[in-house]
Amino acid sequence: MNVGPQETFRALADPTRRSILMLLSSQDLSIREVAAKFEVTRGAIKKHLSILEDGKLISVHTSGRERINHLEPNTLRAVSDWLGYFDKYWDERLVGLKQAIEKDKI
Amino acid sequence: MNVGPQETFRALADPTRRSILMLLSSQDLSIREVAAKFEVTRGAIKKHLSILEDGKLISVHTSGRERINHLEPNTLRAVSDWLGYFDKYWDERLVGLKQAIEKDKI
DNA sequence: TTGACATGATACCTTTTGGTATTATATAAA
DNA sequence: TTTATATAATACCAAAAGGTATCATGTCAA
Repeated sequence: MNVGPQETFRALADPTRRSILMLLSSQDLSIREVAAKFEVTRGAIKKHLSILEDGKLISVHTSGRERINHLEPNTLRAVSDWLGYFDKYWDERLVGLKQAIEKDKI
Repeated sequence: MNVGPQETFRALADPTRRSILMLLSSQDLSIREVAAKFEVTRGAIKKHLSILEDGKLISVHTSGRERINHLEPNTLRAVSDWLGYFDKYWDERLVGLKQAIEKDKI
């Protein structure tokens, strides 16, 4: 059970899991389909997906014999909120630059 | 050596290390001063500080026999940038609305 | 100088993590 | 109904993580 940001931070600590999130950002995928993109076994991928689910970074629904993994991007907001605590300490020159860039994007 | 965001994500995965970052946001502290705030031994805190340094989340300078730990908040920008990749997927209600609008060519 | 103090560096221990291999079960397809 | 497929579940392994205890070294202070 996820009772806070700990499981989310923990889930993000592994590079394979971060790659899986990138993969799932473009489309939902079954365990088999995710595993096909990596060198490790399906069992290892299954464990990674379970950890991502614990961290509420993905959700799962079954479709027949398949288990479809779906990105839950809103959970990353918890991480963003945590980072927000430090916003005020960021280099003000860089903050200014970022704001200028964002202003030009619009 | 830190060659990417991996060491930073790894450093953030531990709750004690995240607490240390919070502590250091208000003031620079020696190892002894940081250790005084936690239940674990100074040795354990020293290891955490080394991992935070590997992740470039803190910097260190020696002052006499003390080792002063200083927050490097700009490194959190790497994490923020990574999160930025998923910005466009946030709040699926808005994504759905956007797609509906585009479909109707409004 | 001498003693206390702050840290560095190890050695060691236990638990967690990331991984494989194997077996079992449920579903799809011929 | 058989057979192949997709996943679940488990046992097991090596390495990493988090922790303690201990000793060495450098620095401050009386």
